Amino acid sequence: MATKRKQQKAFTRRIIFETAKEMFLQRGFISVSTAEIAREAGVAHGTLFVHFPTREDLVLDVVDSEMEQAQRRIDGMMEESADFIKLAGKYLEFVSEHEAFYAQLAKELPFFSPEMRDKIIFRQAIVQMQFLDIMKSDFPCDRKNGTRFEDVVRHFFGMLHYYLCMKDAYNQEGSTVARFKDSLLNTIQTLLGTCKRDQP
Amino acid sequence: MATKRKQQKAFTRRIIFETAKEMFLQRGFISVSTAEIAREAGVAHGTLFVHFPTREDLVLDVVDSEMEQAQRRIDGMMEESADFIKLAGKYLEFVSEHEAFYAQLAKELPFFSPEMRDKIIFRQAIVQMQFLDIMKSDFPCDRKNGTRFEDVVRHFFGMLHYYLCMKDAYNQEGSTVARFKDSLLNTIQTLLGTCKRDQP
DNA sequence: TCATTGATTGAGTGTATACTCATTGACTAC
DNA sequence: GTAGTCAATGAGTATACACTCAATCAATGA
Repeated sequence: MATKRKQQKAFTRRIIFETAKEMFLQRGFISVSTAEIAREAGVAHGTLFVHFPTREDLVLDVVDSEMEQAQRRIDGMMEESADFIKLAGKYLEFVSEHEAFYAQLAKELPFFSPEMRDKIIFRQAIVQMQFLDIMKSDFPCDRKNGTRFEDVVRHFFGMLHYYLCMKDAYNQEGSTVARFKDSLLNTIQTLLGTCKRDQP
Repeated sequence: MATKRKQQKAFTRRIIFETAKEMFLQRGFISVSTAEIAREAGVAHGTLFVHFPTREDLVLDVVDSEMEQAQRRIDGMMEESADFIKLAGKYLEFVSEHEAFYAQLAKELPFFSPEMRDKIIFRQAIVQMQFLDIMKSDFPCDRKNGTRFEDVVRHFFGMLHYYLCMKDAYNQEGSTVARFKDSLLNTIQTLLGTCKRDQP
């Protein structure tokens, strides 16, 4: 039963959550204080701790919800296209749409608690393995000389990480990832290009 | 004249500086407190502020001295070899020798004060331009299709940045940069390889 | 109707941090 | 020899932060 009390509680929790998320994406997970979040959300400082026992719990909730959403989208992309370059392009588009989140994550990952860091890195590793599999089936040969598939995948995610971290340095309007998307896809394609496909 | 007092003062300053440097490289520039540095150096907390008016000054001194040393070494490398791949190899060796410093710098750069960040990014930009020039003169043609020189340079420094940031994740003994050195050089060479040289 | 429940409050607690400054005493200069 | 200088000291200050808890009062249910 949805009593007025329970509704109100859920509502307050949601307001705190959404306010925190907004502020985290804007200013990072580290530099925003619980007092600021409470003030911005229009609730007492103590109220925040009724809904989220520790600051860490709040951060974890925001990060988790965003990453689950991402995973669902990525799984969808995987099913749609077996063409690796198309998949990579779609993935970059997705990241650029959520760039504020991923940029903060890339920058601040080393400062998260070990549990959270492991959780995020594990999720990322799964995506990388999925990409590797699709790449291998899309270009079903490994060359003797030249770049290995593993290096190409690492290059893709490594450069994505780099662009996200450098977002502030290239302090421009709009998405940095979108700006470098074509360049990155070209490079990937060039690296893969030296490997001839077995099937037409 | 080197009075006993001045000698003692210089000595104390040096001890604080070296202790701080050691601790910064081990644990990062952010998480080490002035009180810890003073304790470790065997001086009173207040003494630190006699020699370095603010914490920021101390950090800046350590970073600056390390980067000047780096610049001198890099200038040396430039004169020695006009072969781009050899130069890149030497540069990676240098970074891997000072990996603790560069890893902390890569991780914590976004959290430095704007002035410091600009200073470091500016220095890095100069090195990148030097690399670009050497690359262009070593491979003196720009291809119509495929990767541009700018992308290759960005790839080199981008991946280096990535490996430094991920050092903790690959939590192994020894240098992470050294571990990925050959893979990175191979990729670079592959990217450059699609461009035929004009001169033999 | 009214005792009970529980969401909300905000002043208060504890802790960590960078930085200050009156005091000390060994060194210097005359 | 001695007055003055100054590096060194460490208890003290100011601030920021996450987190607590007794008090409040509207909603609930008998």
